[in-house]
Amino acid sequence: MAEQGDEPGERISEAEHAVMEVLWRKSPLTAAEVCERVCEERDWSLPTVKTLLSRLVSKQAVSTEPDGRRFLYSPAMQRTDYVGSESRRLVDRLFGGRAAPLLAHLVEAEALSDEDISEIERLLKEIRQ
Amino acid sequence: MAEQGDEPGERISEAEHAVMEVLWRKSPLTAAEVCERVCEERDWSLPTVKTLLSRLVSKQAVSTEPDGRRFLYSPAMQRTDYVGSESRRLVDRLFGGRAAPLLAHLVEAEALSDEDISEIERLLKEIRQ
DNA sequence: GCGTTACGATTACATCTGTAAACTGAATTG
DNA sequence: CAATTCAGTTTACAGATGTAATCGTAACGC
Repeated sequence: MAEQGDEPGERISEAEHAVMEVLWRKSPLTAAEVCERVCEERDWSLPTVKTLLSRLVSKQAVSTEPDGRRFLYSPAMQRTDYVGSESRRLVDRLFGGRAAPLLAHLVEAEALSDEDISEIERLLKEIRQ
Repeated sequence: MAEQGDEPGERISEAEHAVMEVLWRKSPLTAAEVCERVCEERDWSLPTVKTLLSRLVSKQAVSTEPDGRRFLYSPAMQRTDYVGSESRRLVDRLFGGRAAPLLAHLVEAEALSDEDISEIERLLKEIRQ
């Protein structure tokens, strides 16, 4: 049998990520339905979405299920995992793998709203219990 | 006069970022000195470093100062700004622009050490006061 | 049944990135 | 002064990405 697909674990590009977000929000969807939900915002055409979907299938980040003559697409990876690995990459690259400096940076950059701060304190208290 | 340089504000790639880190740590440096500090780790050759440096100069992320027949390179942007914009990009892309969910995620993923947690609490207390 | 749709698959093509090698001109060395 | 060396500049080239157009084919309308 021919290996048609690429290896899993390849990086998901930013455009591909936009498609993933749509599928994480609701799935399964047809290509046309995905387009309905991003094409306008990103100024894409349907062919673009189809290309991105097939690349995602290649990367095994999206799975397909036949539905008559077309496919229904669903995420094949969890958003949590994606978010986790992306966050980790950033923290590793910019903050030596430590999350505290990231926070420190956000604080210094005043990138945290009061609401954020309260919520973070609450979170910490929770795990501190 | 011919515009030889590109516009500023273009994105810095990951390889370019590794060069920036070297220059943020110490500058000005010659191309060879930059290579001494990253080539082994990244398994690069000197030509690679030269290419990256000239791309960074193009992007106006690095500035040069002649020193005899060669150049001394220095960062033309602050690390804080770079870190800030990259962090913001991630937070925008993955957490709807809110920093708290990022923290929540790190907490849930148990990506925070006890030390991190203490430090974050201290930071929060500090800005809270 | 046959032309038209509606899909996915294949191909396209310009940029950006990673990674260098080749070229050029100035400086240094013998 | 000629040969070598050293630095920057130019060119290269494959793979990833953004963004489609085109092709082939199966279903559907008439």
